[in-house]
Amino acid sequence: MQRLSGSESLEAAILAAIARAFERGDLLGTIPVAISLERPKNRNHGDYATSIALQLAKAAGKSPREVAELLRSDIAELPEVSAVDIAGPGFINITLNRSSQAELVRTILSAPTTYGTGDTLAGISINLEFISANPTGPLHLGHTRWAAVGDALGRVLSAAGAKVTREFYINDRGNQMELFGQSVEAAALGLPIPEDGYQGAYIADLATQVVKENPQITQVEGQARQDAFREAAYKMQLAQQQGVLETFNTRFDIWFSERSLHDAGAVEHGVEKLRKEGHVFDSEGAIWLRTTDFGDDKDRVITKANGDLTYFASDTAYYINKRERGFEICIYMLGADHHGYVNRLRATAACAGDNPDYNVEVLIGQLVKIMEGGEEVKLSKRAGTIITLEELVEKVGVDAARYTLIRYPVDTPMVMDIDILRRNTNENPVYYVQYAHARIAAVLRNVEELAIPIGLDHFDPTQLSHNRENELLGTLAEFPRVVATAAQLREPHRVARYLEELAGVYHGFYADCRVLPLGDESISSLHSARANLCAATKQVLHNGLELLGVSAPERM
RNA sequence: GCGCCUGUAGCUCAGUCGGAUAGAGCACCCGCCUUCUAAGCGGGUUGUCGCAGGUUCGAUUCCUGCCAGGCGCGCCA
Repeated sequence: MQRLSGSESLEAAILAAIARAFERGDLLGTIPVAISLERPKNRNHGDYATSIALQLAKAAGKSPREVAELLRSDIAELPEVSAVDIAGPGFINITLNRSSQAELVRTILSAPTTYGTGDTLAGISINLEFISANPTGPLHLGHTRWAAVGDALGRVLSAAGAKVTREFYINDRGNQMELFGQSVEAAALGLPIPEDGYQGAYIADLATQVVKENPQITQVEGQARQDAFREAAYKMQLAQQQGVLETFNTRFDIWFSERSLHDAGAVEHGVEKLRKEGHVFDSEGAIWLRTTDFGDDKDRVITKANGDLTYFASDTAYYINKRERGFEICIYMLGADHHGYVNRLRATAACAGDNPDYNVEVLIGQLVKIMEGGEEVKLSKRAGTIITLEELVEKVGVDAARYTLIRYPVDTPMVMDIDILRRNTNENPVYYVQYAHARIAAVLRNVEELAIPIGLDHFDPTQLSHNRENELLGTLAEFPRVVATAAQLREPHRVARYLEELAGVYHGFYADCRVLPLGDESISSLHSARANLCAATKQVLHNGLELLGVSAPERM
């Protein structure tokens, strides 16, 4: 029998027991492929509980308690199980043998950095696109949520075994780029900024810098000068975005230029492909994609009557390009203000012959409100109250900013309170988690100083029998499942919530279970066992924080 | 008007496939550091899970309608 390192093997064992009951003819209906195994809130309900008997009862024509009874002995025979109880209407409550549960420490410490990773998404090639801002200004709060969540999701998906490519699509083409170039040029020459141009103070800074680095630029004339300003400012602005994201711990594998897409003829190629699939038509002088074939509320123009390509044309070509680069799943992370694109994106995929329910995933993030001094900061370009990613980091630090943005599901509109994030208190959950890590680090430093034997050669699992130890082990065991679920549902906030729980459980353990010897007490195997348990907990906290891109400090 | 998201404790919010007494932090009250980091722990108080129906052994969870709030519905980018 496989050693139980978490709930997953227990689930497999119960499924096997169910399969045997079906073979015997004791159960009828369809054999479940998965069962829900939960950690009961009530400790009297054992370490794990399942309601599978209630679900199987009807098809079997038996009462739920009878079904539970059928499975009971098979489960009880597992070496890691110490008790199986049938409770209430037919819940099966499972209590684990404590010392075999403590073997988990061995599992964690023998493969420290891989504990938590899995293979539920193994072999799947995923393109994860997020932020994708115009290179015409600094990244602001609207991009920040995705910078944190997208990066964390990338890490979580990778941990689940997926092959993830993180991609930033640079909208370096089109009208906005022209306006940007004109604005910088105007600022440099002391001319009025064009209407609809970019007004922010950063434009003047860019202008100054462009001139400084290209002193001869003002001597150029006409369109060539405007182009030169645009290109120079573009490079600087992009580099600025890249630099900020770097300090924000958000990394991309590919910075994909929209221009390069056009230069490579990808748009024509995309249109050609869609035409072959039979969804392109001409009307009123324009070229259209019949997205209404697949649930969009109106057809979309690819090429305008004047011959220009629409933004949608680029999007479509980009999607096809991604798929041709071999990505099985294309994930788009968009702000709520772009949710109107979901249908057309899905329709585009369908027009290209793909399955919109599989090949495309669009995650919509609700907007972030920001509070400072007890008041909502209204974000307005005109009023100059845009908060940039850079400013947010200056105010609260990378860890607090990332953690706060990640710990909420993205479909929840969230409120960030700058004042709270500046406080080093419990109101700021990132510190709660980091503190647990730092606290363990301190304990382990003392362990080393006192020369308490630690490591797997000095680990006796039978020493760990305290309720707090049991609870901690049970929580550690959940980690792989949490990561797998977070990846499956594309919800990295689950990792954060789990870490908060783990930190809380550890603090409880710490309060009740002394790790170091007291006074002149001699060093025992209990001290070693607990020190190892601490090391395992520290490792899981570390792995979890790593998935969020948040630091795990040794001291605080 | 149509579409997406949200509505859970005084506040900010968790709670995938329906499960046992709906949770956490903050706030409020009471305890715990002359031995491991008190950024901590323990205890107490707090709910028409927006409203109304439906599905069933069981609904905060699924379905329908309604109410309230946010966002979006270009040959813009």
